[in-house]
Amino acid sequence: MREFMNITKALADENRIRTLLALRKGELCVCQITELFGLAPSTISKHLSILFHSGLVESRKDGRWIYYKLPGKEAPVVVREAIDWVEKALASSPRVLEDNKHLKQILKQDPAELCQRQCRK
Amino acid sequence: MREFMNITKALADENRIRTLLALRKGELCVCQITELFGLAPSTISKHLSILFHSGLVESRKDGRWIYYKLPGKEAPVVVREAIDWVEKALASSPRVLEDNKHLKQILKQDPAELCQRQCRK
DNA sequence: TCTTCATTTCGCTGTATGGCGAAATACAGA
DNA sequence: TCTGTATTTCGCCATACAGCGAAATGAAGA
Repeated sequence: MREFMNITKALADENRIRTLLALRKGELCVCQITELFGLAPSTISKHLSILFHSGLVESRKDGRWIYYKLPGKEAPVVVREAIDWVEKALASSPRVLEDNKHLKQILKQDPAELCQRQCRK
Repeated sequence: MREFMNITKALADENRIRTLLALRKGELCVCQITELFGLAPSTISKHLSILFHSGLVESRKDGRWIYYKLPGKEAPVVVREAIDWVEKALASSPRVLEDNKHLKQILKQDPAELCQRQCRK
């Protein structure tokens, strides 16, 4: 029950839902998500922490960068179904399509440059 | 998106999740749910209002009583899938099994008497 | 080692939300 | 119409949480 409520609470924020949907295209580092939503890095980090502790995302460290991604097939059924549910409900939502477009632009850029721009802000 | 977030926010409270699961057995009036959880009637009413506005429950008025129930097959897919997801995840959770037992005892009682006891508190 | 920099943690603020009791509402029966 | 009662609405309080900036952490490269 506790774990399930962690999942529902993690899903109860629009930016976290948008994050899950953005990760469908593949793993992203924190600065790319920060750029996508225009929020402070610390805010994004906290959201990712909540998603992580609920099991809705996994992370991978690569040098100074930390990449987040959707969990693989080894994830609990309840998690897989939650993600499928979100995806099915919102894949064609205007907001999400907009995010997809924006994300494509972001992925064209060099992540290193992107991060440096974040820091300068 | 807005509507979907209404659903996820409605699911992000343990008592509302327990309410959905209690309603699997059939419709319940407010005083029965109040008895089940031991919360104030006004609190239960607010929870039911949130569930109702997200589409996760329907209501039916019968005289002085208002019965709430899970939506039928005409409900949006996203709602049906949400309820199925919750059910599948928690059907065998200790807390829910306990609620089922408690609910059985409550259903044996006359609703009218039950409500009167609520009011006396 | 020292610096740089991506990310996280911490402390704070404003807003949202769950809980209650009291008052308002709506309906049934006298 | 008047009373009793099931439910909702309102006002309040305490807690939870999203957001930020500043400081801390940890890894890469000089």
